[in-house]
Parts: sequence; C-alpha cells; structure tokens
Amino acid sequence: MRSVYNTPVKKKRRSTRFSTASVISDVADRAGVSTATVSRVINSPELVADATAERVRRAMDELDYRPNLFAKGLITRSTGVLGVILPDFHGEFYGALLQAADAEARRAGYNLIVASDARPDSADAAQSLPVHFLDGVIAFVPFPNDALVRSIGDLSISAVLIDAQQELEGTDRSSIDNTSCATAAVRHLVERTDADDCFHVGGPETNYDSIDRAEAFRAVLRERGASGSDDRVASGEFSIDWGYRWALDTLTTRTGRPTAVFAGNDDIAVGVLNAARQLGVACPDRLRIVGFDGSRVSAASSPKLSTVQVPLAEIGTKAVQMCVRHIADPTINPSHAVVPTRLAVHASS
Amino acid sequence: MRSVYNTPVKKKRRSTRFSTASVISDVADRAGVSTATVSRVINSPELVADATAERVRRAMDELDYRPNLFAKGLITRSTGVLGVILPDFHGEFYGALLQAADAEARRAGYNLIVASDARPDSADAAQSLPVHFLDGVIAFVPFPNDALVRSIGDLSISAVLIDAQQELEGTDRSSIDNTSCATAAVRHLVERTDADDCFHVGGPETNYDSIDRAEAFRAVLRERGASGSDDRVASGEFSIDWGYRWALDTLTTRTGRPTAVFAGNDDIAVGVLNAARQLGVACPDRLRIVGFDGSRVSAASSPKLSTVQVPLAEIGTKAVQMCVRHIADPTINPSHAVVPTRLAVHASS
DNA sequence: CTGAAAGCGCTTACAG
DNA sequence: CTGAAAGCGCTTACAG
Repeated sequence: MRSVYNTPVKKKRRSTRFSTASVISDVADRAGVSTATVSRVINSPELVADATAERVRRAMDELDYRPNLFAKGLITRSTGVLGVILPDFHGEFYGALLQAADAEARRAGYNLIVASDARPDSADAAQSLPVHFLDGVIAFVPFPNDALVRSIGDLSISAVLIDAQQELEGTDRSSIDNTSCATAAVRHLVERTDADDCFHVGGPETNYDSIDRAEAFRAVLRERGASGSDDRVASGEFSIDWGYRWALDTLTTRTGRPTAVFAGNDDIAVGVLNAARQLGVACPDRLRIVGFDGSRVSAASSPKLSTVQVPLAEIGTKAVQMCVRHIADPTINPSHAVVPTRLAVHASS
Repeated sequence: MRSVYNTPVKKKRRSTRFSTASVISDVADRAGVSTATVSRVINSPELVADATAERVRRAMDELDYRPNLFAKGLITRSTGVLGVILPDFHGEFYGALLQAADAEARRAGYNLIVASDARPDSADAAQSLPVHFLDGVIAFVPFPNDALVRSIGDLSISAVLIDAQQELEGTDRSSIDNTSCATAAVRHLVERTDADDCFHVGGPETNYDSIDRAEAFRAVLRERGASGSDDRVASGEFSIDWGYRWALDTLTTRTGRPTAVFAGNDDIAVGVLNAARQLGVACPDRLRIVGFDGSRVSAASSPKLSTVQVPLAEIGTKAVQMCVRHIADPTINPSHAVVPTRLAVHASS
C-alpha cells in the first residue's frame, strides 16, 4: 500500500528485478511478516518469537535467500572481509603465510581475500583495489610504495603493514628480524672462511629485506677487518636464475674466487648451487652456501641448504590478530611486531 | 529543503555520518550542482558541459571523494572484480597461475581477488565467500565439492571451473590434460625399466588429477602386460614428506624393489629422491624418477627432475579470458578447454 | 545540458 | 515480540 505522502504516484520506471534471486521482501511475504522481522531473525534472533523465527527460516530456505551484501554493507559499513595485499602473486613465499592468515581470520569470524598491488600504470592503488569492501587490510610493502601506504592511510580502515619501513599513523606493523639472523649467517660463514672470500648475492636493490641483509653482511665483514667489501655484494632478483647467472659468471671469471656465499634468499642460493655443481665446484667443500627463508626449495636441494628460517605461518597469524584487534578497538596504540628468525645450518655450509 | 510529501517531519534519528569521508552530496554542494550531475561526470562525462564537469572534478579532488562501492554496487550490480577460489593457499602451485590471471584481468579492466574455500565446518560456501561482490568467479575444484559447485550455480554469475569433473550448466570449464602426458611419462619409464618394477606414488586418492594420473599409469602397465598392478599404486598427499616416507619404507622393506617411480607431482618426486639419496640408492642408475607439474622444486633438485610441464600461466590467462567473455556475452555456449601438458625428460630418469 | 525524485535491498530507532 | 518508515549513497529514466 503506497503511503499517501508519496503521491503523486509515478509509474514504475524500470524493472527492479535484476535476477531471480530472492530478496528480503520475498521472504517477508512468504512468511507473512515484515522485512524488519526477517532482518531480526538474521541479526538478532533473540528478539524474535521462536515460532515466528521458525517460519521465517523455512521461508528463507525455500527461497534460497541470501542477503545482498551491497545493501547490508551500505548500512553496516562492514563486510566481515579482511584483505591481504601482495606486491605480486609470484613465487611460493606467501603460500604458508596466507594459509595461516586465512585460518586465523576464519577463527576470528572473518573471510580473507588476497589481491595484488601490481599496477600496470600510475592508476590509483585505492582505486584499483576493492578495498572499500574490507573491514581491515594487511599489506606487504617490501619496497618503497608511497602510493599504497598513502591510500591505505586515506581509507582510514584498520591496517597492518608488513615489511614496511614507512610508518603510518595509527597503523600496526610487522617485520621480520633480518639483521640478527643475517648477521648470524655471515658469522657462521666467516668462522671457517676468510672474510675476503665471502660474497653476498642479494635480491632487488630497493627491497627492504635486501637492504637489511646486505647491510648485515657488510657489517660482519667490517667487523672482521675485510678490505673494502662492496664489490663482494651483488644485487639482482629473488630468483634461481639470478643466482645461477651470478655464480656462472663469478665462479669462472674472477681471480679471487668466492669460497662462501650468503644468498639473499633460498632461490638465489639454489641457483648458485646449481651453477657450482655444473662447474664441478663441490659444495660445501669448495663453496659454502647459506640461503634465507627456509622455503621448500631449500629442503629439496642437495646438499640440503643452510638457511634462515622465516616463520611464515606465525607472521600470517600475528598480522591477522593485530588487524582484528584493531578493528575491535581502534583506539589502542599501534604496535610493531618484530618476528624472530632462526639460522638452520645444514649440509651446504 | 524537505519535500512537503515527507511530512510529518521526524527528527533525525541517528547520525548518518560514519566517518569523515565525503559523499556525493558533499561534492554536489561544493560544486553547486545536483548529485545527478556529479554521478554523470563520473559515469558519462560526455553528457556534461565541460565547464560544469571541471567544477565538479575540482570539488571531487578537494574533498578527496571516492564513490561508495556499496551504494554503487547496489544499483549497478557490478564491481569490476573477478574472484579466484582456491581449495587452499598452500604450496607454490598457484603462484604463476595467479600472476598470469591477475595480469590478464587488469588487461580486461577487472581487478582480481583470491580466496580460499577451506571451510572449518559445514558452513555454506557461498555464505563464507564474499562472492556477491564478484562479476565473475574462477573456481578450482580438484576434489569433489558439490557444495561449492552448487553455490556457484545458485549465484548465477559468470563462472569457470578448473579441474572439475562435475558439469555445471552454462559454465565454462578448463582442465589440464593429465592422461596424455602421464601416459607418455610412464611409457618413458617402462622403455628401459621392467613394468613390474615401476611404481606410482600418487597424491590424494579423491583428487581428480591423482585419479587420472594413476589410471594412466595402470593403463600403460596393463598394456605392457604387467601383473596385477594395483599394489604398485600408492596414494598419499602432494607433499615432499609423503614421497620421502613412501620411499624410505618401500626402498628398505620391499623384496621386489622399485627401479622406476612415476610420482603424482614434483614434491612427491623430490621426497622420493631425498630418501633414495639418503639410502644410497643412485638416481637415475638404480632408481628412475619422473614428477609432475614442472614446478620450481623440480628445477632445484639434483639430479634435475624429469617432469610433466603444466603451463600454469596459460591456464590462468585462459580462465580469465573465458570468464570475461562470458560476462560480456552470457548467452554464448560454454566451452571446455583442455590445456596440453608436455613431458620434459631431464637427468632423473 | 541539468535537476527532482524514485529506487536498489537492507537495518534499526521508534512506537506500539 | 512486531511493523511502518527513514535512511545508507549511489544511478538513471523522465522531464524540462
């Protein structure tokens, strides 16, 4: 029945049904109640009489009713969805982390979605990410990425930044402890190898992890009194191929050949290992190698790779916990978790 | 100015501003136009006078206006977001695929999000997934999963099912060609190894890929006249650990020892390789091994693993293309893409 | 080229 | 315990 206040009555101007999916008024009609009551059996069942609720539930079942999350979100400003933003999907690095984050999110009553921040051009990150839908966001920022950090700030939703060097007001952060374990790894190498013959084959030059690991390498070499160490540090990418190319080049052409390599990650280390094998350079006898990450490739390599174990699952779990905590109470002070790593010495060094 | 039709005027009952974010009416006020005009400069700028549009754009800038996607989605039923549903996030298998899918989605003007279908209990999949937000969905269904398939059907959005054996009306499908290459791989093994000494160490028993690969193995053995071959087929999981345990057990305790192994995937193969090395069983001299996937661990192993290359990037790209095509024209007949694989023989066999 | 107004499908304070 | 109604922030047919 149209209210008199809505006169003059215009004719309906477009079909309002987009699909056959049923909406709340269908359920209300079928159960013989108002939409308010249907909404209540969904959101506050304790406010509804049992018999009524039962009738509504049956109607919902029969109509296969699913609330429209657009409409719901427009009111409640909440979707129950947490987002993880990755720089890209490549590699296996994020698998274990996402698995743990997903589990923790479910435990807390949220769903987790993952998106990448890889942008083709200069498009606005916040524009390109379905970030309005999120109750909270966990962003990996392993490279300087002002656009991303700024747009997360603009959104003013609960956020935790992983690996970021930037601070963002009111935002939790989580980083892995690169320095201690990189230091331990390099010390382990110089224990039995002349510091002058130790090399660092790192990842991308602008990557925060790369920077920290390279700096730890340089520091240990300085502490051992090695001569100007910067020509023993190479930057490339986190890939098997880069390690392979570096080793093929360096192991064949250099006069002062490396006898120990601290790799920026396990992939690089495996590349070095492969090249050494191909060149007949025995590992660890003539070349000792340590990787970083504790990834599955490190377990698959032979000799088994010494590496720095990064507790990916723990990082994922913690990040979700921080994010959920912040959603529940936005006033608490943001914290900065530093996740410890552990040097695991195996056969390659 | 309240319309007279809305009398009696009630007092405003709750604060309608949730945050400081500006909304379309703020922009309209500032630019001195109606919200309709603001909406038009966003969605159909050709309908707006240049000078007006310029004023509106300036107002949008100054207010840092971002359209509320809930409100927009409620009207347009479209978000520009494609979703990929994975059984879980574990492993590296999906990395290259997602990377390619993401790139293709951007190319087509969509954003890609990824979610997992791992459900703690019997919760409704469609309930637990933010699937109402999606313009299209690409779902991996490597196991029987009626709940997922049914709820995708109920949603009646453009969908492509990967690896699924189930058909779903009006839905595109994409599968890899397990049979040809599994057959080629096993034939390659029995070429120089007695069929009776060939074993298959497979993945999960209910996994569709596992089933196809095991069946191809059995078929080749039958074709070579091997005696009852089912005791040479073991099912486990797609993990290094399972391959390792199987090999440790089988290589030490069996009287008729395997001299060739067709593994369900590369991880399993690497596990077998590790166990063989540990037991002093030389590969490929005394044990020939072939994996499946062409993953990074296969490249890292030594001897380098023979494997069946699965073109992950191509699968991802194709799936997005199919999905986008179906969104653009829902009436076209669904197709079933079978992605070819390729046997790559390396040092392990 | 522009605006007034209806409508998308929900939720919830208010009033029984 | 339940319903009528306003409102969330947009889009778009209609009428200038």
